[in-house]
Amino acid sequence: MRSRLKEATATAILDAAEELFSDKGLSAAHMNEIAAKAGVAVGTLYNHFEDRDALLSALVETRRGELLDLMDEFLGRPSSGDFRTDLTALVHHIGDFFQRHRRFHLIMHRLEWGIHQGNFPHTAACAPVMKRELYARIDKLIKRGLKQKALRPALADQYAYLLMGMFRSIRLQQIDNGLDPESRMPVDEVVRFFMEGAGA
Amino acid sequence: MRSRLKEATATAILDAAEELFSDKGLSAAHMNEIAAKAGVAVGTLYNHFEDRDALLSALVETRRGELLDLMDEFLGRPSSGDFRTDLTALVHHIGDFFQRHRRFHLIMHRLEWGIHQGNFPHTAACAPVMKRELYARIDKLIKRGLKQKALRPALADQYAYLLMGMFRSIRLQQIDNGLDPESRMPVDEVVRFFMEGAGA
Amino acid sequence: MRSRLKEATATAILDAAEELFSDKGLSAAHMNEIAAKAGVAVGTLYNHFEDRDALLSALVETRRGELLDLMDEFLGRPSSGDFRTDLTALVHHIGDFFQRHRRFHLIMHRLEWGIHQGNFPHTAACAPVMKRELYARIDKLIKRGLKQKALRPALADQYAYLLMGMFRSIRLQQIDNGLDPESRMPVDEVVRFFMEGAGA
Amino acid sequence: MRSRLKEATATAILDAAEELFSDKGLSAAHMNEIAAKAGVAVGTLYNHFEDRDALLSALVETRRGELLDLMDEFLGRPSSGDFRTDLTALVHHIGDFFQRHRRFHLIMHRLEWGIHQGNFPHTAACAPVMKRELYARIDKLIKRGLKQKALRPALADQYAYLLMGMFRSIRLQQIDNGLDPESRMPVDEVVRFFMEGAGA
DNA sequence: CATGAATGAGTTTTCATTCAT
DNA sequence: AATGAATGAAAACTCATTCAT
Repeated sequence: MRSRLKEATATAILDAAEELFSDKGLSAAHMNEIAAKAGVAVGTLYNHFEDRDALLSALVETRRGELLDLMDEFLGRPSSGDFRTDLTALVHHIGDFFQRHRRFHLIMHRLEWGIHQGNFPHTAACAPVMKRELYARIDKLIKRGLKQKALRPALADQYAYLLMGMFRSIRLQQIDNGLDPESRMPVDEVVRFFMEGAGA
Repeated sequence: MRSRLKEATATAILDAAEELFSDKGLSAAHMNEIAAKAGVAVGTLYNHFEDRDALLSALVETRRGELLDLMDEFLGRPSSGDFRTDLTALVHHIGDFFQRHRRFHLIMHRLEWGIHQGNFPHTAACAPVMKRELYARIDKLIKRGLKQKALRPALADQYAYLLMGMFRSIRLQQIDNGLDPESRMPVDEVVRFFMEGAGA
Repeated sequence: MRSRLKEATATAILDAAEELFSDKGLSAAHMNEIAAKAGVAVGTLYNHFEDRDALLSALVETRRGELLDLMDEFLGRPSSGDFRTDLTALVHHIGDFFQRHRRFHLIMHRLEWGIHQGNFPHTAACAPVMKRELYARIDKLIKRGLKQKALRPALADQYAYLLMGMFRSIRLQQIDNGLDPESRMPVDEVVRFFMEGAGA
Repeated sequence: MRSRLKEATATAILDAAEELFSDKGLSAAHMNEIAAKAGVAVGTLYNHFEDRDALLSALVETRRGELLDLMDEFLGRPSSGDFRTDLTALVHHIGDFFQRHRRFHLIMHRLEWGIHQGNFPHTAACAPVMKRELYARIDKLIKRGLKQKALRPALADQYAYLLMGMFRSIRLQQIDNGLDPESRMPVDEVVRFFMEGAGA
């Protein structure tokens, strides 16, 4: 069927785009290279996506959907009753996702800092929405924790940011120290740090 | 004197560069705009800095020096004996610096993710060195904490990254929620989170 | 077919480049002008040639090939046995070639003096090779003449340079005195001058 | 006296200019470099010479004067009566001059080919005049030779060009083969080649 | 007069986008 | 739809020239 092939091409393009946007940086990932990596001609990119901005946008949208679905599925399930157990489960899910989609993690992170507004007006406009949706879901869990008195209210607004920031910090340290990129997030330690801090 | 004026021009250029590299992003800060903002002609930029890369490099180098000096000065002073007191003081210093040089904080953060190697080969080559120097200083304090058994050893390698990451997370949350950019870092809360976590 | 058109474009570019490099000089032939003369956009030049240097290089390489082929074809044929007859034939061939490719003659001559290394590093690196190949072929014939005792050995090393220089001198005199640019080389007189000198 | 110093500066500038115009090429000799080599500031160049074009022009004019004076002095003396003797003497004079002013020889040669009209309109306009004056003087001697039946009339118009071309060819061969740049012109051999050709 | 920092028009080069095949 | 050569606006960078000190 036609649409099968079309979809396969679109997927190949998105994969190539993810690889280059992540490895070379948002502004250094060129349409010709993406096309080459996807095994198609440049023109084909424009048959599938309005322009460079739309391509990045679609890429982010796709992964974002997967991540939000994942979290929704998790949050839809009944709570274990224990906040830390629930948090650990969520961190596991998110950690796994970012493990599988390391490149997307990087791209998302770059977008998060509102750079590249010149080159990607549409994506830049969408990014905050996506971010808010992500943090809103984490905040749902955080609110449960606050209600259960499992969390101090002091930095409540920041908890979601701090949690996501921890993923980034650890990934960064792994990259800097040349660790195997396959190395897993130390999920339980992350949760422990979040809940108990670094103090002995 | 001539050299007075020349230095003033260089400063004006660096300031303009910092503003644009931070506000528009590394790849969207154009030499013409930087020149215009600095109130000079493009050619003048090239009289002072080899090329775009060298300009960014010089900018980073300048601020880096201030930050490292600050930390060295602090680390050179005798410890209070109590790790948490020392940590609070250091966090205050760093927080103040990033408050004063918010734009540099942003630039540094972007460089940290090792992108832009295409556009800024020299800066990209220097960035890791700078980062290591920064983290090395924080690690000095962390090691003291470990020795004093004030810190758990579990994520010891990550502590410096986690601490710096917390600055970023909080800054990001402040930006996203449109808080007054002058709003201060909640230093004591940051230290408390680092030491005790979010748990009640 | 696509590649037909592409080749036609490349040829148009090379022709335009030859005209401008020759008429305006190596450093005053600008990419925009070459593109305009070739009837294409600037970008097209860069689709076909890496940069300005590569364009000049390709141009020289193309013509050089024709010239060397010509000489090889001639040298491959059996000698007439008489050196002067052979020399006359070669001079005819070379003279015809430089007549047809007067512009290339000029470009070659400029390159010969090893200037422009700043603007054309690659071409400058290639030029000596080309020159040597050209002179090597002439020297082949010269050696025959020496063996046949048809030539005095005194300036033997210089003969190839002197012969090529004569072409240049005559072309130059023709240009200076505003002679019809189509006017032919006085081949037989050139050979006579080379063999017998100007003496009565 | 003021004018002494001024003249010394002008000389230093002209020497620096000669060196760079010759070594780097007409279009790659930059005003800043010339100033640096002359040990003055750029502005000083413009106090002495209208612009870059005028500087080159003055340089050529200076050396040209020396060369023409030399030839005039020679031509003013009574002929030996024997053409070949006179020619040998002239070739000696010219060869010596080009030996002492090798750099000027190169510059003159580049100008001879009417390049760089874009960059040096005035010099380009002057060059032909100078050339004509030079060739006119050689032609004077040639005419004597013709009158004495010492020269064949066949290529008479070309003789001056051919003679000057021989200097260039030999210089070029010396450069290409890495000969000591101090190595002298083989004057007697040059004259013999001019009069008798290469034939045995 | 000498100085040298500043100027800005002029070049080379890049790369997202188009469109005829 | 897919192709890929052509396009040209937009950047980075150069360097002769000026002029305040």
